[in-house]
Amino acid sequence: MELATRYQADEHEREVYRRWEESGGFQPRPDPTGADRRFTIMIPPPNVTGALHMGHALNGTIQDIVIRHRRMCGFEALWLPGTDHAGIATQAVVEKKLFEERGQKRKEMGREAFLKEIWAWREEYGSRIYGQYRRLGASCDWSRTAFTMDPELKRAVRESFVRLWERGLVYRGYRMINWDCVLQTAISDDEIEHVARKTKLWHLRYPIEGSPGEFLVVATTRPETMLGDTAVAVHPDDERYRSLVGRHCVLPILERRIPIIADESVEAGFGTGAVKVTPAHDKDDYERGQRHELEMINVLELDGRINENGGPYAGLSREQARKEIVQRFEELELLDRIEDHEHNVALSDRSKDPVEPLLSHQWFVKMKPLAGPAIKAVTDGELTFVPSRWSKTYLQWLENVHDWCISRQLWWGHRIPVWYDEDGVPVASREDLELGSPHPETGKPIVHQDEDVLDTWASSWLWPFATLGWPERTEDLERYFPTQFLSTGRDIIYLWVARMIMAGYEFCDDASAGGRCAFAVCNVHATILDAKGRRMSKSAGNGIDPIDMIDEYGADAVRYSLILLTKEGQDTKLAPEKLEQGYRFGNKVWNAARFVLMNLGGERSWDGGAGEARVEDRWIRSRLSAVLASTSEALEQYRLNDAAMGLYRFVWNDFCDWYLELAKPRFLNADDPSGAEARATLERVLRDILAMLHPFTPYMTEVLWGSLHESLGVQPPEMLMNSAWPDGEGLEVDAEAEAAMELVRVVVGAVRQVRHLTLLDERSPLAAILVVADEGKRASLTKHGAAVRALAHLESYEVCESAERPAASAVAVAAGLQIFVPLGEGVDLGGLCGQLSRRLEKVEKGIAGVDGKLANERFLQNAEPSVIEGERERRGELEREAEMLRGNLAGL
RNA sequence: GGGCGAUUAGCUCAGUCUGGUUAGAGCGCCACGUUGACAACGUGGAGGUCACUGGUUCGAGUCCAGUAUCGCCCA
Repeated sequence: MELATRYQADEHEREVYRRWEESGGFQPRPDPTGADRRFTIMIPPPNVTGALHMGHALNGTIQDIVIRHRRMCGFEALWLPGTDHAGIATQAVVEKKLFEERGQKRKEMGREAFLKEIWAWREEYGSRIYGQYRRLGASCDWSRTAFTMDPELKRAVRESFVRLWERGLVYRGYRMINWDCVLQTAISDDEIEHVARKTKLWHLRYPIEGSPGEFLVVATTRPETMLGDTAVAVHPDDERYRSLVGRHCVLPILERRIPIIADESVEAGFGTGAVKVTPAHDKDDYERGQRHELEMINVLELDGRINENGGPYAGLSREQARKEIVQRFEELELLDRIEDHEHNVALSDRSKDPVEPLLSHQWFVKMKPLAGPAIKAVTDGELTFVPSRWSKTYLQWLENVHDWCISRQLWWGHRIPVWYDEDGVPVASREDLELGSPHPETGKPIVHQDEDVLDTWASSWLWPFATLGWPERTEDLERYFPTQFLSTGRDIIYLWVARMIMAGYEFCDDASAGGRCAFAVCNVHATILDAKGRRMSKSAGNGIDPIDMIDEYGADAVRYSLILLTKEGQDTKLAPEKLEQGYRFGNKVWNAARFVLMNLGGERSWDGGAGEARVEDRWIRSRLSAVLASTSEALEQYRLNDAAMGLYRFVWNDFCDWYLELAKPRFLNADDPSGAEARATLERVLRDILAMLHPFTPYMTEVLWGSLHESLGVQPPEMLMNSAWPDGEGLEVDAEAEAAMELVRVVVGAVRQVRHLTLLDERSPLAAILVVADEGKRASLTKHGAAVRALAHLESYEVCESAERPAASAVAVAAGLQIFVPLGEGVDLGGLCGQLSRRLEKVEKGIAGVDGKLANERFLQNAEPSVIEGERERRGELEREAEMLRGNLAGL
């Protein structure tokens, strides 16, 4: 097959993906070594409403690299894909769509009709993201695809809830929760974000009862909540207000009589030191209210408008009520002053609307008992984070965790499996309870099921085992749980990672012999920012669509670029043109392979009859041996960037820049006996390069794997995806060959430099005389003269122990040797002199540095002997080089 | 208020765990070059007081303390 001069990703990707899938390689296969090693990754299920963004692309690439590598290493490898129903987000999207398209509102439609619409929508869009993962090259086992609302997972969610109920870990409580007025549901503490806002601090005068003309001034950031005030609090030690404690204020506008109380929790230094107390709308005030038995007056409707308790302001929005109340205070001359103030406002993650603390009946999970094992998992080393610093974040949250509000006032999600009798006594049940049937505990008739659904995370925390069939003790659960690797972004360490670990310990006590820690390693990947360092977001419009990038550069290029850009967990700024690096590299690999394929000769006549290896053959095998070892180690330790960088350098700087160039002349003459060994080496190195690169750039390497075998005239036994990771057989580190090649590279570089500095072109025939004092180096350079001649384009080449510089010749100094290049008269040596001077300057600086050390008594006393010896040697080398430079500068 | 991360070439980043060559890469820049793998390429070159201050050490980009700036998280 003729290969194009450039790699055209779009000509290959779909076909290759189809063949992978047909090969069955995405499904786990038994470990061929018989060791029965397994490796499982559960995909962080993307939102079913979602489309692939750069974070998915990076994380998908990471997971695919890891799973492909382990698969090639022989592990029974499973990467299980799926999506999350994402309660709030999905419901919001569909609600919006229905309203825009048909003007229909959810509550008018009714629960059943609305859910039908969501399911229809999910059927239409729910698998879009799978197609996008396929474009990326993800080798997921699509036969096991899961969705958090599948019947199996539904069952798991119900089982988990009932178990928590039975263990007394879930309860219904009337407590202060975070209310999202836009989405009209409770949300958990972990779903709010604090944003610093510049706002005002309003100082309001509350008239003191029985003292006309006297006021207590309270400072507040939320004047509208005064409608629900039931006290004013001061610190008990605050001298300013001591005499007022026990008396009353008259709440303006509403004329409500409220007590002045003393409470330790008041910060005397904030505002005036007197605070209004609104127990129904503030967490701290709620607690103060409890302590002082204050009345709780709720002044908000669920949509955020003022309710009938707000008297004249009933029906107004929070913002409007604030405006009018402040205005009213001003009219009453009760507005003391307004200060600028910056403070954190709690916003809902989803709606970005300010969250209202609200007293409400909700379901909660007791988290403290669940946190214990999850903490222990990390302190005992059963779970490790990569990078390790994230374990601190994880532990801090777990150590301070509070109960988890899991009920949501939504329709899309897992309905809470709780039924109530006519007295409102709840019971959780694995099976649906018929209305009218007797309550299992009270015997009274069941009258309704809880209307609410569970927080989405109350299903996703079961993901690592529910997707494998839990609570059934299935074969999959036995085989693939616990999992080995979880990769995710830092934003869901609390929401998801910690909860999955908790769930594993809580629910898998009888599920698997392999342990209960849901995954052994949690990899926290980089955040991809835009070119200016801002988070990519839909609303800001600064995102880069990975599918567009795949269309433009190919999936392999996108994958490789992302890994080159993201050193473990370190955020990166991305611009589209940065994806060129991966593209260029792919093109380089492609063309190197083209060269190899062109020269393999169509049959393996050279195999077995290989002649003696040349130094470059031994060298590239030695380098291959090293890069194979370091790549394997890096992949085992999830240092993907190190692995990718190492392969990049090996392929480009060793294989292409030097080995291929040295191989070329060996193919010029068909009778050249060294050609066979070159072919054997090229094939071996290319084969291993393709295999090592395969996890990173799976498409192109698969195509080239096919072409390689085609040009060898054989069928590949397996697709590359299903082939073995290189075993390094027959490869060893060859220090002698590496040293010899290093000399060759230095000399070639020196001659090239002479050409450029004397403005000669690269091909004009030159002669070179190498003056090498060291006997070993002299022997080496004599022996490998052919390599130097070829790459430096030398016509003649002479190595000697000492020689005078011939007249009209250029000179280069490197690695303790001098290279004379006779140039003939009239060549401008100015550039060369400049270079030699600059170099001399550097070398002299180096000598001064070494001399400083060697003259230092304390250095000689304290430093390692080997270090001192090293410095002495270096001193000698630098001095010799300096002498050569000085001598030649004088001569020029 | 607490925690974490970053600060190295014009730009984007490695290198810091484990202190010791003349501090590296990609992009960009300058010069030369289309040689049968690749011009999305090759070859050569220019370009850095490693944020700042102090300390430890014979020796600090690297370790310690502090400061500044930027970013993220928690309360």
